[in-house]
Amino acid sequence: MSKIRIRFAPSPTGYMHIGNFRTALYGYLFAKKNNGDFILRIEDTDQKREVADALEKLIAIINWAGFEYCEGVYFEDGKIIEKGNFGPYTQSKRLEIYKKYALQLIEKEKAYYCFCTPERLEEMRQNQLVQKQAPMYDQCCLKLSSEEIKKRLENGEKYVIRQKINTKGSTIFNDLIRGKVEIKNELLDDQILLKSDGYPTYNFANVIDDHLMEISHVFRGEEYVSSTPKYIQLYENFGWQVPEVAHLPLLLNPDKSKLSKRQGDVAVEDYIKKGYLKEAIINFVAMLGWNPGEGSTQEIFTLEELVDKFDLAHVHKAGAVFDIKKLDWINSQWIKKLDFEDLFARTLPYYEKFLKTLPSPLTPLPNTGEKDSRSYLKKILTVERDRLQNLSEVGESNQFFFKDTNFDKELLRWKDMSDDDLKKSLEKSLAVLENITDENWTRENLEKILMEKAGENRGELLWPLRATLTGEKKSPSPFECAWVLGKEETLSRLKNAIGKI
RNA sequence: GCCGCGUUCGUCUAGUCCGGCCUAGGACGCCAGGUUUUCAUCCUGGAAAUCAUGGGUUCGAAUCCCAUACGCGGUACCA
Repeated sequence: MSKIRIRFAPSPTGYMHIGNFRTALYGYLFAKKNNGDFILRIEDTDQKREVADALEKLIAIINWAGFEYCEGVYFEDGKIIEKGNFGPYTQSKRLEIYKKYALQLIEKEKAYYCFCTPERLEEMRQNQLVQKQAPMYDQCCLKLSSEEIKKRLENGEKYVIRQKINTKGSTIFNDLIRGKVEIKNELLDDQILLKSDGYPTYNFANVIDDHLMEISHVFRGEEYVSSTPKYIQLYENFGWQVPEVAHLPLLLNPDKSKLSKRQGDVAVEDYIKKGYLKEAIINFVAMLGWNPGEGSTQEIFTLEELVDKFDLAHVHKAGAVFDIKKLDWINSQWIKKLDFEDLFARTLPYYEKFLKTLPSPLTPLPNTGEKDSRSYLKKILTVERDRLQNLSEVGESNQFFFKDTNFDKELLRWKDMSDDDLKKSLEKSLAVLENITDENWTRENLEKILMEKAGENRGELLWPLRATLTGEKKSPSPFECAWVLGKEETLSRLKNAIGKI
C-alpha cells in the first residue's frame, strides 16, 4: 500500500471557516494516526476573491492549532515560502501545468474549447429553469469545426475549456464515510476546467494536483458529493488512479441549514478573539460528527488523544448543529485543566484589553506589596479561573480589583443589623486583619483566621467584610478578595467604610 | 424542478455492520437538592427520545427490507 498523504487545501478568502477548520483537523488526525503526510496546499484560483494578508492569516491559524504539516506553504520570517518535492503548492503558480493537462484532454477529445459568453450562458440557464429543466450547458461549442476553433483562437477570442462528460451509465464510488454512492452520468454538466482568465476551476485543479502530489485520501465537505463523478471521469480520462474519498458531514446552524455568517460567528478568528482556547475549539469541533465509539464517555480530549483515537468508522453521516453552549463548557473545562503559567500567558492579552476599557483604573494598581502588576493579575486569575467561561470575560465581574468601590451601607448590612453592629463587625475584621503579618497574608491563613474569629454567625462578620472589599453582591469569598487586594489596600478599604457609617 | 445524502432526548451523541444484554446509555443545557456568608466551582438527583412515519420479515427490530414524509446539500468562468 502506498503512503498515506492528505492535503488540506483552503482558499485564502480572508478568514478560516470553522467547518473548513474541522476538515483540516480530521485530515490531520487521519494522517498522523496512520503515519502519513499532511500537506498544506493553497487554492487561490479565484482572482475575484483575492484578499490581502489572507494567506498569512490562514497559515497562522494552522500553526496556532498545531496542525503540523511536512510539505506545502509556510510563513517564516515574514515571508511566504514553500517546502516539499511536489511544488509549487500554490495553485496560482501552477497555471502552466493545468493548461498542459487541459490541452492533453482536448487532444483525447475529453475536453473542448468553448467561446460562449457569460451572458449567453446565463440566458440559456434562465430558459432551462423556466422550462423546469436542469440547468446544463447545451454543448453549443462542441459542434464547432476545428477550422473555426482555430480561427477564433487566432482572433484572440476569449475561451474556456470544458470537460466533455460521458453521460452514459452511472458512476459508483465508495465513500469512506457514506459507503457506496451512485450517480447517473446523464445528470453531469460539461463543467469548465480552465477559465477564460487562464486559471483552473477548483474542480480541475484539485484533480490534477491531487494526482501529481500523490494524495492518497481526499477529505472534503459533503457539498462535493455530487461533483465527485466528474472528478472520477477526469482521473479515468488521464488513466490515473482515483484516490480514496471521504465526504465530511456539514456543520449546521441551529435551524439546520449550513453553518453561515448570518447566524453567528463562523470564523475561527472570531472564537479566538472571544477567548476560546485552541484546545477547546479543537476538542469541540472534533466531537461534532465524530465520537470515540466503544461506549466511551470521555468528553475532553487533547490533540494527541484525538490522533490516537480517531477513526473514520465513527465519523457521522449527518450534519451536526454547532452548539455554542457546549463549546462554552468545554472551554471552561480546559481553562481549569491548563497549566497555570500557560493559562496566564494566554490570558494576559485579555487582561490588558480589559484594563483599557476601564474609565479610571487604580493607578498604580492597588498597593499589594507586589513589584509589578503582573503578579497582581496572576492572583486575580487564580481567583477567577473557576468562574471563566472564556478568556475575554476576564476582569469583568471582578472590577473591584481594579478600581475603588462605592460605599453602600445597605449592601454592607447583614440581615437587619443595626449601624452600631455593622460598625462593630467591620472594626472586628480590621483588628483581626491588622494583626496578620505580610508573610502570613495568604489565602489559606486568611480563611483559617477569619473563620475562627467569625464563629457560629459567620455571616455577621464575613458578609460586611466582603461587601466592603468588593462593593458587590456576588463575588469571590472575602478571603480571596483580601488576599488579592493585599494587606494595605484591604485595611484602607475597611477604614474608609468604618469612617462613613 | 431534477439529483444526491441524511433522520435516536432541545443540542452533541452511544447502540445499527454481526437483530435479543435497550422498559434506549452518556454529555451539554434546563430543573431540584447538597457544599459555599453570596456567586462560581464541585457533588447528588430529576425531567427530557413511542429510536422521522407507515408497512413488512422474525418467536423477537432503534438495529434487516420496502415505501412515504421531512430536512439539508448540489445543480456557477465559487470553492
